[in-house]
Parts: sequence; structure tokens; C-alpha cells
Amino acid sequence: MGEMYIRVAEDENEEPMEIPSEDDGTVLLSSVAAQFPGACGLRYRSPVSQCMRGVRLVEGVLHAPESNWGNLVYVVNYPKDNKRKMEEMDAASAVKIKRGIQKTSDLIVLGLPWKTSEQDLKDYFGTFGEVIMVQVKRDPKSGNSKGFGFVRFADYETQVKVMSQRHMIDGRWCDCKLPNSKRLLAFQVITPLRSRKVFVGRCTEDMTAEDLREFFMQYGEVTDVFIPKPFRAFAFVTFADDQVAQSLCGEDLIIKGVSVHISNAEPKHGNSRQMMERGRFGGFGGHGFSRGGMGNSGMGGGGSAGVNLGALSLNPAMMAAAQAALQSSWGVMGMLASQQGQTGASGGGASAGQGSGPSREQGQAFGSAAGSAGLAWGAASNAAGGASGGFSSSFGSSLDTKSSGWGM
DNA sequence: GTTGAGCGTT
Repeated sequence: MGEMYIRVAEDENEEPMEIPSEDDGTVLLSSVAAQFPGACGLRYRSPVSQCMRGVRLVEGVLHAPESNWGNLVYVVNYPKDNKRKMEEMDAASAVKIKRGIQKTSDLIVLGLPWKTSEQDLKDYFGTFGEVIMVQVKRDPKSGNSKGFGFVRFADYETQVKVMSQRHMIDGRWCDCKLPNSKRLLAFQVITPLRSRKVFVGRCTEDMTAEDLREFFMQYGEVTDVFIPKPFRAFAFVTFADDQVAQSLCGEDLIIKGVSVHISNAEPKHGNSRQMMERGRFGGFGGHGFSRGGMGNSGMGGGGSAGVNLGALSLNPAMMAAAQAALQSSWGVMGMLASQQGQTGASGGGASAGQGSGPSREQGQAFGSAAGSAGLAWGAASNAAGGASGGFSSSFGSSLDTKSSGWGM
């Protein structure tokens, strides 16, 4: 019995969706769950008894009744009777979409077995919801897995669910988290640039300028596409409208099945000074922070982990705080969330001197400007208020388990 | 051919 499709619906009188079967005529539960997130099985109305019957399910594989799926419509089973809840969730997510605060992002998958393939990831995560990208990071020479990868879901709800638990994949416990490259995203709303050009990272060689132009057209008029030669795995795309460009910054977009990363294009050459001067907190002795490194801000000597803050201009106190946040498992999201409901004055002292906190040098920088730092944080969290409202809900659980930290 | 905390060929 070769590959075919069976008809599956959420309800007997709803329009069915066709789900592919396997070569042996079975249907994987993951195939069903890919279209019906949360599905745990199938049932159908027996033409003979007119009763609902369950479909045999063995280890994730659904077996055809009478060894033949026929032309019946199969109805999705959900755990207990969660259907009502799922509808409510959909309504809630619709609201979030309207508010524009529920973009999905790539998740890093840590702890993968060496043998796990992209197909394995797709099969596993497909049981949670529609997967739109998976990758396993490999050593380009040997092709061996590095033991981690990335996954991207179609729906934010799925992403939240997946982040909220550990995952047993091919016999190992794995974690799915927001990658570090995403954790400072909250800052980007604080000090937006007004460039019309974006940097497109992680390009593959088969992406032509035409591909990129066609892809980015959907966001707005594209005035230029630049791909360095020889191949360097990045490109620049210029839009007619700077707001379009800025709206894409920090996002991961999927082009030809690969996840590219959009960020601010660095000034072509030399003139990175204008970035330093346009800082929001220019009153701090001219210290600044340009994306991609420590610059000359005086914060670079501490052997820090090369924090990439995006296109920001920060005073040293905020720098130290941001680095401390990256060290902790809490992250900037938590910092912003924790700012909610705090008075500006208490924000300054914060966490200098914790075990995993800033280095001594960073701590001093922090202390020396602590008085003003409180104000800075206050302004920051206000500016980011719209976004951090969403963060605080999705990161609420991690906040609960880390009750000590900022402001203690 | 080995390994097991991390962070994606700017």
C-alpha cells in the first residue's frame, strides 16, 4: 500500500484535511499533530455500528482499521477534553497577534545525541505543532553533529509550550531555549536606528540577489540587494522605507528553508562615531557602545563574552548590567520584566557581586554610575514597556524560580 | 574513530 492521504478533521462536520500516510500504509501521529497540535489519536464513525471507534495507536503509529483507511473522515482526539481549552487559546493568541507581540523565533536545542538528524528533530517537534525549520549544527569538515541545533515553529503558542519543558530526544534530555542572540532583543526597541539597510546573516550560497529581492519584497519596496563575492554567508538588503528595515531587525526569517538573521547593517566604513553620539544617554562622558563589539567604550578589557547588543548606545552601567544579565540564566527579558512595578531608584544597586555576576572591573563600572543607572533602567523599561508586557508573561515561570536577583 | 557545556561561517 503506497503513500496516500487520509482525511482528518477536528470535528465530524468540519472540512477535513489530508494527512499523508507512510509507505506501509500507517499514519504517524506526528503527521496528524503537525496539522492538529496537541492531537493524541484518531477516531472514526463505524459505517457498520454507527458508533465512534478508536484507531489503533502503537508507539506513535496509527494503524488503519481493517488494514484499510477507506474514504472515512477521521476525527482528531485530544487529551481528556481539551478542545474547549484549545479554542480559548486560539482566541488568546489572536489577540496577541493583533497586538503584534507574538513573533516566533528560532529556539536552540541543546544536548542532542550525536546521531540525531534533522529529520529526527522534525519528527519529534512535529508532535507539538507545525515545524517550519530545523537544523542540526555540524562540523563542516566531518559532518558530525555538534550536539545542538535549532527549531522554529509556526505558532508562538507551540514555541512557549516547547520552551516550558525538557525533551527526551533519541535517549537524551534536551533543552530548548531562546538563543543568546535573541535575549537582548528587548533592548533594540530602546534605541532604534533609522537605517534603510539591513544585514542578512547566515545566507547560503544558493541564495541569489533575485531570491532575496523577491523574498523581501513582501515587506516593502527593495531598492538594493548586495551579496559580497566570494561567498561570505551574508548580504545587505536596502528598503525604500527605513521603518520597514527597522521592523525586520532582530528577526529570523526563513528563505529557501534556511533561517537567516536580520540585523542592523553596520556603517560601511569608519563612521561608526555617529552611532556613538546619537546615544540616548549621551551625558555619560561620551561612553558608547556600537554593535558587534566593545568599541572604545572602555568596557572591553574584562575578558567578557563578546556581548552583541545590537545597535545600541549604552552607558557603562547599563553595559555591566547587560553583561551580568547574559551571564545569568535570567537574561535581559527578566531584567525588563522585573523593572515592571519597581521604582527607578532601586534599580541601580542590583546584582553587582553575585557569584555569576559581573567581573570586578565591571562591577566597579556599575557602581561608579549606579546612581544614574537606576534612571537609565527606568527609562529603558518604560521605552520597552509594550514589548516587555509580552515577555513577562512568557518568561513568568523562569522569573518565579529565580526570585533573587535584580533589585534584591 | 574521541566529547556533553554551549549559542547559529558578519
